[in-house]
Amino acid sequence: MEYTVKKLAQLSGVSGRTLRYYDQIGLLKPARINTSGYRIYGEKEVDLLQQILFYRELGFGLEEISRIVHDPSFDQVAALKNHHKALEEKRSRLDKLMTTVEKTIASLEGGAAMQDNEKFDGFKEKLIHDNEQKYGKEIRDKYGDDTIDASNKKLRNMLQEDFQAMTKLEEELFELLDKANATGDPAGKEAQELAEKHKQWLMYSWPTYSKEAHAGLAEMYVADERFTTYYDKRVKGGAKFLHDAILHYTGRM
Amino acid sequence: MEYTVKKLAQLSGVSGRTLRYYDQIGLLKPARINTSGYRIYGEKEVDLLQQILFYRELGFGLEEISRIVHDPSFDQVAALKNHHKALEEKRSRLDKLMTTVEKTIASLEGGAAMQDNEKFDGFKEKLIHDNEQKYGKEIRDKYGDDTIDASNKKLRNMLQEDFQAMTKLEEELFELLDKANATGDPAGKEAQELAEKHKQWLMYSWPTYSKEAHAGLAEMYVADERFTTYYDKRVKGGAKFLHDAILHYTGRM
DNA sequence: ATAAACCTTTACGTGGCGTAAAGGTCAAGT
DNA sequence: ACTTGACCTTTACGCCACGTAAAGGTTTAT
Repeated sequence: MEYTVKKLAQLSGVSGRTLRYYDQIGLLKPARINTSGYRIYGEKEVDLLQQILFYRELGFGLEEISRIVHDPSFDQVAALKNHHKALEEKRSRLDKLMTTVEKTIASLEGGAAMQDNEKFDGFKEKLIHDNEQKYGKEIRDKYGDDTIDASNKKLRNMLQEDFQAMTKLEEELFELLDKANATGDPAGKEAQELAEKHKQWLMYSWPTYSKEAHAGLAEMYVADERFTTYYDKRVKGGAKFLHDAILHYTGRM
Repeated sequence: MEYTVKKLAQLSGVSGRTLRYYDQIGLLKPARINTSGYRIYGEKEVDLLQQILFYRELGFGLEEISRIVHDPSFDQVAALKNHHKALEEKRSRLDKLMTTVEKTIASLEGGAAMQDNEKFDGFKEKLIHDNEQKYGKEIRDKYGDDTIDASNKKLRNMLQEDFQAMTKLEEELFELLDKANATGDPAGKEAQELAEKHKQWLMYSWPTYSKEAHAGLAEMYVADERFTTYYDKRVKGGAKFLHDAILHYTGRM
């Protein structure tokens, strides 16, 4: 199947201008130009555009996307990990901002004045982040040795489906953790619901559930920082709270 | 306390250029200009800048921010509480984005082992392998080899189940397509149910759903014969009907 | 034959600044 | 008193990822 600009635009949801611009900057060239000078795109270009839009969704710049999709020696995984790190920083910056907002509300309501330099704590994080972006580029240039099989586009979509289905249960667990953690009571109703859900989740991968093993895993959650960060990343203090909730649930506390 | 451009810039973390630009567009005028033409800012401007940066963080345009902060009939505390809510939403959006990136990394890292017909199996192996790599040693030490092997087996089955669940959803889609197609009305109740189900099915594999992309895919169903045959093989005229139903559902028709 | 709906290139506009360039001001050290 | 260097000023062009318009050519349907 072949597509003109408008056809591909409708197919993909982007504008015609965008496609011409992508051609102009060499990000997505049409398969050929017909006798009237029209851009004609083929299957390969449809796939490539999909890939481009995927990375665009993730907030990559077009230049970096071009490197990712055109350079076979580009380390896509490293790029994504880098991006993930940037997202994490953005998130912790948001957390600090929220704290500042809370403080400001408190000071407005309570009349206590905030120090001038305190007012901008959240915004300063962004500055640090931006600097790291600059230097990070140099570091990123050093990656890019592994050869990635370029024919994995469709596969990636398929795998995403599975991963999503698999993490759904875990998603629910995190939602419960957030809710229960907000109560602050590891013996409360929500916390016990959380522990119960955690047990269900566990039983998917553990053939034989036992309270001992469950409590043991809870201990590992606070003892091993890989687990701690895993939960704390999503819910602040989540690992400790989950630990406490499980200990109550299993009758150890 | 009074501040020159550089002082306020350092205090707030924005650049001097930004402050001059904000002056230029009338968003943040200095308290006064001294005899040498220097911009001098006071306390009030510090507060105003802080407010401006809050809204900027939330993604508001400077013009809209100007309207918000210069309107005297504005409840600051209420606005800040709104800020906080918006920040929470932004954070959860970031979380979703991070999850998508994580999923992509996971599927890419398994890339080498995944080939055509074995793609899915290869992914399962990779997951099990990762699980072992990450936590295998500790768990083995604590719970013994038998437990681990059984757990791996369970995980294998789980992925198999999920794959089946996905296939089941597609099966339901075909049943709905048959029923809706029989009515002949792509705007009818059944057709809209069909489009909704199709969206659900789609969202398994698309990290970000949009009406545009959905409508675009519908166009592809009738434009690309691989898709047309795929649906027509099961329900005669199914591709065209599904296309029409989706266009109605997404408001394109 | 004509109109509508495409297609093309060229070119300027947008936001939110970054980054010179060219020059004026101020405080400190010599 | 003079120089240095860190500040300040305005003017102006550059950047991304396109949107929008102008001026014209091509295709398709009636």
